[in-house]
Amino acid sequence: MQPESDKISPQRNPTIKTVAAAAGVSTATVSNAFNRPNQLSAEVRERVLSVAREIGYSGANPVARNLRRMSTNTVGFVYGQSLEFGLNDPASQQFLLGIARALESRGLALLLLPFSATGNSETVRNAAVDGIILYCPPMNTPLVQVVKDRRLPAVFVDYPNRSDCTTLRVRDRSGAHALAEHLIQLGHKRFGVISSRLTEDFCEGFSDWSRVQHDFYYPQKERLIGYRQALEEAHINLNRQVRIFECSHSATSFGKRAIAAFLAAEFRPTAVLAVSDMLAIGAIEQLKAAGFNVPADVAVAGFDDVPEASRIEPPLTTVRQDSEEKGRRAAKFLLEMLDGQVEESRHSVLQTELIVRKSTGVRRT
Amino acid sequence: MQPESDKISPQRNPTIKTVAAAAGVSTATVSNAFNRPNQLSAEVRERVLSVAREIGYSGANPVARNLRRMSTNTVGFVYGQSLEFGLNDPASQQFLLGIARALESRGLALLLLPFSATGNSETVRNAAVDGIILYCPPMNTPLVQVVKDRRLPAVFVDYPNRSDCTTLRVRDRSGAHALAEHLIQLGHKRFGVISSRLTEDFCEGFSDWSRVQHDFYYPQKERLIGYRQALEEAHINLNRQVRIFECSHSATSFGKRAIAAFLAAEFRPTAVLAVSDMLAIGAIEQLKAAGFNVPADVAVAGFDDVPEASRIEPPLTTVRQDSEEKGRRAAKFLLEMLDGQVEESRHSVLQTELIVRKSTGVRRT
DNA sequence: CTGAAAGCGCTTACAG
DNA sequence: CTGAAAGCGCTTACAG
Repeated sequence: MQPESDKISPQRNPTIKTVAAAAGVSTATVSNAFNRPNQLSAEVRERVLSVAREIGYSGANPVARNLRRMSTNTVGFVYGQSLEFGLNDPASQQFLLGIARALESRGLALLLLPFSATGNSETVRNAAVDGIILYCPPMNTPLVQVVKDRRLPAVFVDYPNRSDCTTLRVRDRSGAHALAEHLIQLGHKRFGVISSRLTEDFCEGFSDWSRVQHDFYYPQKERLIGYRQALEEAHINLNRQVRIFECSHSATSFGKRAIAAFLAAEFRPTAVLAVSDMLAIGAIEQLKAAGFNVPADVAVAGFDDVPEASRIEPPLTTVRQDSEEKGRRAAKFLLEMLDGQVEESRHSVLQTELIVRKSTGVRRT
Repeated sequence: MQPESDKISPQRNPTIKTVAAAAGVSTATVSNAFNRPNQLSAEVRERVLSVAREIGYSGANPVARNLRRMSTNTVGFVYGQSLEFGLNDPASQQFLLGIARALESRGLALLLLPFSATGNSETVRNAAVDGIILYCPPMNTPLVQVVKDRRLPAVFVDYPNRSDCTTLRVRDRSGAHALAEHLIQLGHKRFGVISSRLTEDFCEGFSDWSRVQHDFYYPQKERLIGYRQALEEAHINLNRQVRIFECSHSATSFGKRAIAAFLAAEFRPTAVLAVSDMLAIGAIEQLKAAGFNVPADVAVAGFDDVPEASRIEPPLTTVRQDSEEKGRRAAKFLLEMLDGQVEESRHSVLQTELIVRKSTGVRRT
């Protein structure tokens, strides 16, 4: 038995048109029933809504609505490297949290845009968003241009000031300088520096100051420059008293490998300056595993002050940045651009603060 | 001086139409120049592309393209509570990471959909996505129905089997049972249970087993049932030998407060069963701060085996679940639905494993 | 209060 | 190889 042809039954892909036809009204009326209740009689509205329910239509197709309204209520987030590492990094997590907090109150959605190391930026080019937050992009990637070409409101985070775009960065250099100075004042003379990637290639191993020039991740370069300046000012010989180990990512497992490499090369620093807390935490773990006492044998310092930094044993000396506030401010900047309140580019710089904990110990005699 | 009218200059909001007009071709040809290079001569293509560049058109409007193609290349992720807590929770982070990994290889974007505690699900209803992953939804929220009403491929994670939707869950109950049994075998007779929210209200304080019935978060309920069953089997008196403290969220700060409350109430458990690692870690921190030795004075156990669990001092006894694998599998299920490979609902259950570390110590005498 | 119509920006089957 | 035209599903100013 066929169902009667005038009976309303669920449909596979109901649209506003189907509902209008079934309810015997125009599509405008259906739209109004859902979006502008005061534009039609309660009676008609009830009927439309009930027909919609029967058919299985629960509201406008979001894509069509977005096209018509010329807005998506969505902000894009692009992380300067693989999402896989971004989502695993506590500082990035805090940053994302700051954004989420700011967007949540406005009911905006956050689109996480993967940026594969293969340089394919199609996903960014084709993302349906009203604005973009670009977090810690490598300075030489096409990604930056792709974002600019979108001509959307955008905020570049952890990126140097550029007159043509709104940027947000952190006093990385002076924070790093203060941290290195702290270790120098404790009497250290032999330093191991642990950094993340310095160029687009992923080569793990001992590196040198010339590679730091490469200008890859802006904050990292600034931190390394801060370390170097303090060391130079203290007349530490950069070649003989300092060695740099370059990791391919910032995560504890890489910090461990850096320490293993120092020990295997029979270079035993009295102090380790890592470019991030995660690398520093890995360093502490590996040093402890190798039987060293931190800080008595080797002092270790990091950067960021992620939650884990105060939890590890010994608690980590580091440079604090407020990543969550950074996220909130990035979102605030973007929202103000989306609201049309602000037209011109802005540049903001957040403070850093030296946090001395036990991992750097007391003055060496 | 006005620019000559036939001169091509950058425009504010260039569209395919503007480019077509400026290049003297049809919009179809412009579209083909960008999307199907082999559909037109190299010559014309070059011209179109160069005109587009001059005008400042960098490719199709994503929303319009999505409408026409009837797909968004985007997967929605809905967290069962405020994104703020979701992004801060290590187990959720691992889960998200698993999803991101799976999506990244396909170039799909991930839309984080805030779900405010106020129950407003407009953002979910209006999200431009091809499918939805719903993570740990409260069992009684309208949210679940909103997702179903979207009639999109969807995966419900940490949700009980339902014939009408694809679900993914974990052996929470048996894992919890094994954990409680472990503590019982160590000779414990007085238990403090720390749980997260048991109902939609946020009331922090001592709770009881009747509230566990409330069926709020499925995995938490399962874990508590597992604990209770093991305790009952060991003839522990649930009222006299066990107290439950209910927190409003799962995070270390709340675990601390739970311990403070136990101590203030002069209830001193010999063993603490937390419903998550984060609560357990907070408990350990607070116990240490109050001068107790873990595990000698009080044993503490958690659930999840997040990275921090093995890093804290003493390392935490817990039940391991593979949150990242859970994310990968959720994404895999969804992708298979999006590809049209699978039509029917599926149900998958992941294993758990008891991980005994130092925080539960040795047998009590 | 309701409907006819325009149009958001694009892609694609089809005709030439 | 190129273009005219239809149409994706919706919202909104406007006319009645």
